[in-house]
Amino acid sequence: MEVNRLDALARRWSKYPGFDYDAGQELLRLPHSCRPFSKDAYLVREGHKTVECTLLLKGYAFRHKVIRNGGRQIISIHIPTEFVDLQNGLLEIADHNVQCLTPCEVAVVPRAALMELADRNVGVRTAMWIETLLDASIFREWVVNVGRRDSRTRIAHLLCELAWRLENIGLGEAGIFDFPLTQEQLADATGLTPVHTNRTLQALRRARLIRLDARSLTVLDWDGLREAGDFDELYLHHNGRDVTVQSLAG
Amino acid sequence: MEVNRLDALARRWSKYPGFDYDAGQELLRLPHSCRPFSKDAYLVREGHKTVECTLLLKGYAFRHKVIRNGGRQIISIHIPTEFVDLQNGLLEIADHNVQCLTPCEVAVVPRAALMELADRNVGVRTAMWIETLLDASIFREWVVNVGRRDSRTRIAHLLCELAWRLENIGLGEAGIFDFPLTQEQLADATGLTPVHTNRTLQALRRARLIRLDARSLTVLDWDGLREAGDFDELYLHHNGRDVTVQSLAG
DNA sequence: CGTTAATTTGAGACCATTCAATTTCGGTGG
DNA sequence: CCACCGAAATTGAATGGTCTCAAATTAACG
Repeated sequence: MEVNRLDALARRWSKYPGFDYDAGQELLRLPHSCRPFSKDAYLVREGHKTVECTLLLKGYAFRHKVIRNGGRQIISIHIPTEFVDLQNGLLEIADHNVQCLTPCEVAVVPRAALMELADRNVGVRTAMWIETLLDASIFREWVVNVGRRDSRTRIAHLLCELAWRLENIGLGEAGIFDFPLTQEQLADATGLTPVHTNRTLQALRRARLIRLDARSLTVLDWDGLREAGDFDELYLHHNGRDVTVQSLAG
Repeated sequence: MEVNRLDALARRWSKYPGFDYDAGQELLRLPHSCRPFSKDAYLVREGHKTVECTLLLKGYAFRHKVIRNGGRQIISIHIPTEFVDLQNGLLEIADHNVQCLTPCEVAVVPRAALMELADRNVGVRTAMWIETLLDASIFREWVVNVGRRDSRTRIAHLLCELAWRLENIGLGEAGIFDFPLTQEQLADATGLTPVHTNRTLQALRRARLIRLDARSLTVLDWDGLREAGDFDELYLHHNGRDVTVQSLAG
């Protein structure tokens, strides 16, 4: 029997308030097609209209904009079971790009079907709303990160966030994580140059906070890295098990 | 007869898809109390639980976080008829502060009542959803702004955004806008120091792009300022009259 | 095993910061 | 209305974190 690939999302959302068995079943009934994308492939293109919503099933993706002088700023990193473009549900024109960081598998859901379900089912709707708010919260923290922290803190913070989120969805054990970002991409995510990123990473390695090689990140000293990165996971709104949100009864 | 202060919001939202007469009437029926807040007063405090949603009726507010070393990063500026904490509708603990930039008047709406209405009325719900997405879009642009642009471009961009948004809600005529940010606050919004912000502003003045004095900003050369700020309003998802969003029909 | 991408190293330049002092502005009380 | 005060804006000079440019080394991949 074939597995419904939306199952992973249904399981993750099952902890959200109001997301009951029925919501899960409805979600699984969504029309969708699973597709592979190669590394560097675009999932969303700035300026384009979008008619589909893309759920990341396998692999990493990143969100970015390119500015006039050719510089690129990465705005967020996305990991499996995350929608990379929930905002396309309503906004007409994409205001940024989303690109695969690794080879990916995604489930593509027609926008209209997803919106219709959200309209009909409060559990699904609430889950989508929460996801949007969490995305926004991460954007806010990134503004702070690139705006006010020095290079060492900035990079340590980004590593903390990624490690924490990967841990949270069960990817990564014993402090070891897939880390497919090149140093150039890490630089674009932190607003630094590749050269300085390289030197800063070396400092973090010398301090025995991390190991980072061959697309794999090992957090050697979690407390030390938290400290170095000025990391407080409040903004992720998770207590380690569940999302910490208002109950619907309110 | 007393005016319902939610009217301004109803009028602004009336252009959103699905926000019909009924939605407007429902919105006006929301329980709420109007209150003045003095300059610098906190509307939201990081770490606090929130049970109310705050709509800005008069005055400006700003969103910010304080980092370990005492530095502050301003994450967004808010102007009248904007909810400053729509995210508190669902997230339990505030992950940042919101503070009045000027003396303000706000309408405070109980969280539960707002959520209940959103649940019941698709027009209101869609409007809230759109507002959340627009907020997120602005956060993304700010990541880019502080992450990858030099000081001149950064400041020019922020001025463009504010002028554009003020123009859009009918505040500001002939390129003249209330601009209550001190140079220190402007520095915290752009990730620069006050001293460098001062020098950069002087450069923009010398280039005859703006006049900025006595809490008032005059845009002398709109095209020049756009150019200097690498400003493209796509991310604001407005065509000048309406929000550019997907129609609900799909 | 060759070829390209990614990482690393070095040195010099520059943008923005820091620190400190001065001037201007806005508000308040005499 | 003017004197006074604190906050905000401005200026100067020196420092420093990060960038730029360029080259060398290592890793990834067909």
